[in-house]
Amino acid sequence: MHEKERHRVILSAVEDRPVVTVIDACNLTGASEATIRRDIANLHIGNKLRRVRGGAEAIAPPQFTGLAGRTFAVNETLRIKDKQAIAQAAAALCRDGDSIIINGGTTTFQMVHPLVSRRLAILTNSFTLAEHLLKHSKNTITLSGGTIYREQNILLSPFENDITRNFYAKRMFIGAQGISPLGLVEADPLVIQAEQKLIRQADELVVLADSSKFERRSSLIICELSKINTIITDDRISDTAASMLDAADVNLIVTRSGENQYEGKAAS
Amino acid sequence: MHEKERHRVILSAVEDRPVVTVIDACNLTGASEATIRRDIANLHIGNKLRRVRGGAEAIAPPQFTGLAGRTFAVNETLRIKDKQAIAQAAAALCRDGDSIIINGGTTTFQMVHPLVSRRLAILTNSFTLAEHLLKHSKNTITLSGGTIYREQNILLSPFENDITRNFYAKRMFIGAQGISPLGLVEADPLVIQAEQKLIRQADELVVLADSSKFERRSSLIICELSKINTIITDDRISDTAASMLDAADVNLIVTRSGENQYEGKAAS
DNA sequence: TCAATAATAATCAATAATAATCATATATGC
DNA sequence: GCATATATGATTATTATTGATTATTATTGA
Repeated sequence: MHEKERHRVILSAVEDRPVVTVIDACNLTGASEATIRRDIANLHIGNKLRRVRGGAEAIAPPQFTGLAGRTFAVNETLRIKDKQAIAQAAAALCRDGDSIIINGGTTTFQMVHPLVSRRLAILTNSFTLAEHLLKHSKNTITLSGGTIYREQNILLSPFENDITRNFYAKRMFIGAQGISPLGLVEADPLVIQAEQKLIRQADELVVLADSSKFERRSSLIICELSKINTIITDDRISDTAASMLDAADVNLIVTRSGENQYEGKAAS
Repeated sequence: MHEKERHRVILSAVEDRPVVTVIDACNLTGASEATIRRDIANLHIGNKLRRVRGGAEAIAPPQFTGLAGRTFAVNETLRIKDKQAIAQAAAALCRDGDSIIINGGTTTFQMVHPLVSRRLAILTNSFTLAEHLLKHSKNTITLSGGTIYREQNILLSPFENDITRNFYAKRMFIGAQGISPLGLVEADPLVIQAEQKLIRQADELVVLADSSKFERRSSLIICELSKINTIITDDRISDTAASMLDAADVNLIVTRSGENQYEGKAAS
């Protein structure tokens, strides 16, 4: 087995298990201990894994992937004030006692803060969102069943007959990778599947999308613009984007931008 | 067990209860006191936990450590050593790669600690258990869908067609309120419904029940004794209870009781 | 306060893991 | 093809970790 092959085997094992011992890797690759040690040392230098006595472990321990204490990517944090304002406007649409669906995502996650003081029946596919509201609010939380995908932070079931089929909501709140004339677009097919299942279960579809989303293009269409009832965005939405929504008969709610924004800084 | 694995197990235990004694950690990991002390000292330096006389405690304030605000009743802590030993024996039945079902409950929850260093496909109806394993392990977690019942700490769906119907497991692990000649009994009808749905999906049914459960009587029967493949209990199980299980052709696994137990003290 | 007890620290031998060394095998360039 | 460079595996030496033992230090309860 070649060096690169061994490296791939070792890295794969490291993703899979808490720790991979030198002996484990020997068995997996058929190489000697000396070789595995050299491999691990090299991968360690290349920051592909962490070398520990006895073997190696993944560089990002599982406790940091995904949950409440999750790290937001830099481009996410830059837009956080916008997202908060948008999420707040979204939460303001709900009245205590309403049944709503919240699709997992960084923008929709911001809804948790206004929602902690509310009393709604909430269906979500986001483990993180459920966790947060369960701990900090008295909302009734229903989770769609399925396997927890750590990276996307959603629960996904490959089956049609799940709990979501029996939940009817007044509104569904969803984020998006982008909004194009063709509709709501998303990059991850896994996420799309989960979203489409939920969309059917709500009367109204409310999209939370900061103005940058109108420039983004992703390949996979979740649904047409005409299916969207309302889009909530910030006040830097372009006129062309606004008229596109107007043409598709989408109700538009515009929030005031927060101060100290990325775009504002770039313009100054 | 390697150093990193021990660290995981210790950190997992520290989040579960107010303090983890050195002896607890020894039982959980199989390491000596000296090693556990060194581990705790290292984790303390690394700010992963706080070292206290007798063991270690979580660094985070109690409102965040409590898994969904789990409160420890007195009778829970008294039996915890038994539960740990039983849960450990249960986890020892599994091999990496197995598909298992874990029904929510205080005894089955103790399985999380030995499971953090494993890699299984786990279906559960316990939000707390899923949360813990998601944070501390690399197991694949599937949650049954449904509304989260805070008190019972389980997800419950009133519908038949949910994700659980599509999950097949080698074994299902379940606790119980009590075990009588009529079968496994439970007090809460809500819980029964959730359990019965899961029981159908596994080849083998393994019951985790400390010896006090053989004296408890509850009104609602979950399933007959004959449906149970294995019961894991502690060594204070009475002869009558043992022969009852023997008559029902139930495989019995008896764990050694921990020292300084409630019953032992009462008897002296 | 003082003994009894439990917990920790210190020490050391046994063990396990790693590093260093070297011989051999494999690939690469000329 | 040959020489050189590189990678590998076996061997030995070194170092780190572990658990048992003993000594010391806290804690508890009379």
